[in-house]
Amino acid sequence: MSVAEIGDRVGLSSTPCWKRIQRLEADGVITKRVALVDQDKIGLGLSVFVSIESGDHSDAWLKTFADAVSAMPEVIEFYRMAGDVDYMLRVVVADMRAYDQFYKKLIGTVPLKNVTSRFAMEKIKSVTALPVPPMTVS
Amino acid sequence: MSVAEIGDRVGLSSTPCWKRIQRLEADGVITKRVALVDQDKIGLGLSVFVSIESGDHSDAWLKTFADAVSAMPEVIEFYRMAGDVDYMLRVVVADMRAYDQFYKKLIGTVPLKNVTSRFAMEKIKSVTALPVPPMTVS
DNA sequence: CCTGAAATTATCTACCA
DNA sequence: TGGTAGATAATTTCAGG
Repeated sequence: MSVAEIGDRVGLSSTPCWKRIQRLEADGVITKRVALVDQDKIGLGLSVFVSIESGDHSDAWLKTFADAVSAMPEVIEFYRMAGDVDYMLRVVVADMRAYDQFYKKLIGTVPLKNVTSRFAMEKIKSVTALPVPPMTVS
Repeated sequence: MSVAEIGDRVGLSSTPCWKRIQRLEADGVITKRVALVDQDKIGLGLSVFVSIESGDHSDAWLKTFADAVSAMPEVIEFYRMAGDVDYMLRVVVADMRAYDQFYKKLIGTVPLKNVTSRFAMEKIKSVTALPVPPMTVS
């Protein structure tokens, strides 16, 4: 959508609309512009949720672990969790064989107490749009 | 990045490069172009992974459940899983209060056998880039 | 399928209310 | 903050190998 078109929708001409977008980018609200791709159509049809219990909770261990896992391109998301699970990953790979390779790489990197892999059979919904509340006109 | 710049990187002038991108869009490989936004900066700092066991496994139940959950904007991802967990959600909300409202909405929609919420304390990595293997020159 | 150039459309800058 | 208008740079179409 062009800036002019966005401007129309919010009732603004293109210059002030463009300036607002520039500010959102300068402030880091907008982090990047990307093209979204169909996972299946590029042969990366397997999504896996991985729950990890660490055992070791030292700062040094965490740094090693965080750096190693972050560097793995198959890891799309990586969170430190509250509760019974310490870390949670969302991993995207081509198939089970590729996942097994990833899994061996993962458990070979640092010692882990427990790793549970849960496999997605069907993607029912997947969006990037965040639930922004509708603007209230003042 | 401009089409001309992409063309430079792959050793192509802008016209064929543009045509290839058009074809990727026509074929549905590229599904959309979006701007990515910093969750925390727009006040949606809480990510929750929700594991669901359904109990009921009929087609009718699934359709009702899938439609209802898909319609909830807080649900960013929604998968049908293999194994002990039947469904897995990734939910984004402002805070615990907002999550509680979402949770009540979720369990009030259809009967569910078990719902487990796991809360993210720290986002260590979150990308949209898929692990595309590097091109091999033929 | 590619190059190169022309036509169109968008972004971005300068300046004013 | 918002607006108009013009400069710049992108995308998209076209002619031709």
